Amino acid sequence: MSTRTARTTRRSPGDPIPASFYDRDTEQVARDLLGAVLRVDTSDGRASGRIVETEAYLGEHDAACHAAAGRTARTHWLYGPPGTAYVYFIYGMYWCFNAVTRAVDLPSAVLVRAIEPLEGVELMRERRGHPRRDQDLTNGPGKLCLALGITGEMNGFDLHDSPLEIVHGEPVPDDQVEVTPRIGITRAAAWPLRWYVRGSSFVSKAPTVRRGPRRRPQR
DNA sequence: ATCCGGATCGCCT
DNA sequence: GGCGATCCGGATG
Repeated sequence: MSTRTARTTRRSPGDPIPASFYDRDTEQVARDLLGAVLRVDTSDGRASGRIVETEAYLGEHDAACHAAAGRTARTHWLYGPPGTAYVYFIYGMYWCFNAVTRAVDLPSAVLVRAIEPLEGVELMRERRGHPRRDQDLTNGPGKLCLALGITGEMNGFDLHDSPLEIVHGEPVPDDQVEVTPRIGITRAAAWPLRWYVRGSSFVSKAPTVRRGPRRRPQR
């Protein structure tokens, strides 16, 4: 079956998520991006992963959001149209990837903090320097950008029509979704704006689970 | 399991 | 001039 003929299918796995998806409340977008697939094509090949952890950043009145500093050279694409990539440089050495939400001039975004590797796993291993476990390939915002090959050159890319896309995946039901405060910030640190897939071994900071004496994995 | 320092630099104050 | 929406390795308990 050709993948390009299914015009009538509303949401086929692998099809880019449309801009209208991002033009909603940022919290809802962050929640609904769980299960979607972040996919990057470079000259080295394709790499992709299932989104398992996100955070919402809510515009100029959110002290933790870069937009709190207003419109600057850095935040340019954060003010862009919904469904735009906002990629920024942090700590002198890492890139972080966001999907811009809401309409133009409402500078909000969803930070993707972790994915579960799908396509191009070997490519990701090479880019990440062959960590011991594949769980450490993409369990953090800087790590997943390294693994996928996301850099500042992709800042401003169109997420539904570019080498950097988010496509439909398998939706995650409510009973598998956890909400907590955001990680690694000092301002507005208590707001519950982080979403992740419960039980996923690919999240950046799994809850501290009490570990009993030797036991086989449950379920 | 948790805490800490070092690396490294663009951007805002 | 100082500080991050981070990561990693090493020390500590």
